[in-house]
Amino acid sequence: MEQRIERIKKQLHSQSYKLTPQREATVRVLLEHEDDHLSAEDVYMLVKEKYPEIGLATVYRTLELLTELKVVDKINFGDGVSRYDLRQEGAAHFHHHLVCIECGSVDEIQEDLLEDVEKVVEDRWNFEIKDHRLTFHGICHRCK
Amino acid sequence: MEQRIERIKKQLHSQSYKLTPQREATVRVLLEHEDDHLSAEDVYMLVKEKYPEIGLATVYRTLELLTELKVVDKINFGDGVSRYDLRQEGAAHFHHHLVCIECGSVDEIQEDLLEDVEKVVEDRWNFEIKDHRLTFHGICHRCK
DNA sequence: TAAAAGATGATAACGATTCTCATTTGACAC
DNA sequence: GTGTCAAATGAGAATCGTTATCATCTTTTA
Repeated sequence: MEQRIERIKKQLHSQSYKLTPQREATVRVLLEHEDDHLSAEDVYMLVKEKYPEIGLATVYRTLELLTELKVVDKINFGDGVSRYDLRQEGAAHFHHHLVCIECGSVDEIQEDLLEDVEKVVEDRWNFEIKDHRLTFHGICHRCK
Repeated sequence: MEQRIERIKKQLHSQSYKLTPQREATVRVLLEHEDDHLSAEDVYMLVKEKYPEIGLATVYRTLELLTELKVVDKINFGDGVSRYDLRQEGAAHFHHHLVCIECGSVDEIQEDLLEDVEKVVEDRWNFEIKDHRLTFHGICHRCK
């Protein structure tokens, strides 16, 4: 945990941003909820517990900054709010999601799975892939 | 075109909805811009040309209705607006998108490509897939 | 023709996000 | 240390896409 914060701190400094207490508190919340898919409001509520003076705008600004630095990914499951998902350190590709239409749960798939598909797309459509988003909607193992 | 409208009309009737002039004008706009990915506002502007009295709320209601009937798909490329995409008639699966990070263009891939991946997900994660969304972000053939 | 149900248009309300701006903080020069 | 200046913050206003409300209009049914 501390090491990851240290690395994120360095990453910020390398672009001449500072790891302010507010930003650190926000990053800690994200690290502590790595498996969840928190909305900005969720993050705000959780950060407030350890840093009550923080403002909602600062949380938004921090999440935007972390997205820019590719520390988190901003994702959208079509429910009207953006969610923020910590990137796996060193992950070449963005992971995929399984959204259950029964219970609303969101599970992650860390495996790539798309290598072959990407090769086809790059070749056949002459499209240089930089990132991808893959989400499956269906019924999760718990609801079956 | 007329045949497709006729089929959509039947589909509406089968659920006891009517194809009002406003709805028909909206469907026509969607058919005429099949390759685009229009936002509700885009559709509103275009429908107004052929039916100036129409209200924005009606357009939203119609798009919602068409989404429910699976005539269109509501998609989101992360730019803060929902876009509406006509389904290919009889398509078993939702098509994929190539979003260019240079020029913003959106191209479509009608091929499935995910058959193998879906089999893996269904088996390994015990997840019953009902639908999927796959979007690649990168540089399109025109911008390379 | 009357009554009921369905659809519409105008506009108000809403919720998520961004913007504005006065204030505070932190890094660096002296 | 002290002063300076850019960066960051917090509060709340503003914005923007979307949804809800409600009176009016249309269509269907009796």
